[in-house]
Amino acid sequence: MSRRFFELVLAVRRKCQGNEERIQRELGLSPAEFNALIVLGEGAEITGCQFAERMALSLSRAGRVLGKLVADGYVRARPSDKDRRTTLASLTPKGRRARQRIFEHMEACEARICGGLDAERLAQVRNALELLETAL
Amino acid sequence: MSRRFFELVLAVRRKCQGNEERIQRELGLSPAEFNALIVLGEGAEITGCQFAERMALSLSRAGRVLGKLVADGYVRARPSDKDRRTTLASLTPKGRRARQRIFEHMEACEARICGGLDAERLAQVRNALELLETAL
DNA sequence: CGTATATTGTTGCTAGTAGCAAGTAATGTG
DNA sequence: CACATTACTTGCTACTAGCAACAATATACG
Repeated sequence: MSRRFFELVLAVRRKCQGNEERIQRELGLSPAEFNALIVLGEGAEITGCQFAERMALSLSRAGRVLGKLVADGYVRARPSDKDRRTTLASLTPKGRRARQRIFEHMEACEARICGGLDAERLAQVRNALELLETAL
Repeated sequence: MSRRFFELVLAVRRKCQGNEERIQRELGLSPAEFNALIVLGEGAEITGCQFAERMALSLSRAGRVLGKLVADGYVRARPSDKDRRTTLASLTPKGRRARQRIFEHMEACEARICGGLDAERLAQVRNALELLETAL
């Protein structure tokens, strides 16, 4: 199954790569920053460590990605009051708009990927992804 | 759904990253080469273009990955007889052994990921992945 | 209280990833 | 035979990513 999952990830990349790169260029985002905007939730603040963990990145790399996003105005960062080692990051309005744009892209991708599935099969797929998500 | 898929890919990475890196180090493979061994099928020969397409990479990048694998003895490449522009690549015995090793890793990952699912749910997930694969 | 330890994050460094543009060689087309 | 196309290759640049070393804060413990 995991092999099937691997193939699936590649297939999705093949289908969506063009669309994704277009939006990245449009927003001036690198691939990592693109992903980061998704991982940074809508409004809640997140620490560097949490961000690194969610992105499955080393702390150093995560810090640099965040730094770039702050420099570009997508993210606001401030030191925590409780623990002055940590910085709390959250999306700026510009960041939220970009995130919205990304989700539109994802829906377009989904339409392209799932176009060949009838309603019943589509429901099965949705259900299965939900199952996997909870299993993790 | 696509967002769920995105989260899923990250979650799988979090679960399997360590295992994957261990095997890459063991075999002296970079991440791209690791993926390439999966994409290069068991015995069949494949052209550079086909390889690039399957890996969802540009031709130039794909060529370099293949070149490295040839240099390291995982892949054998020869010019095609029919079209002397194309090179045909296939796994060497060393490459096949490494590929086998990678699939063992993938099964370990699968066990870790799907450990929390009962037989019925697992079947649903397998079925859904198959559906998605055919839809692509 | 004070020292050892752990956590959070930053910076320099190096290796790996990846597309673009320009070039080459072989093939197909009119 | 000229021209376009295809299948690469190479040089270049930017991005990705972990490691090691460092700094600052927080926590545990004698």
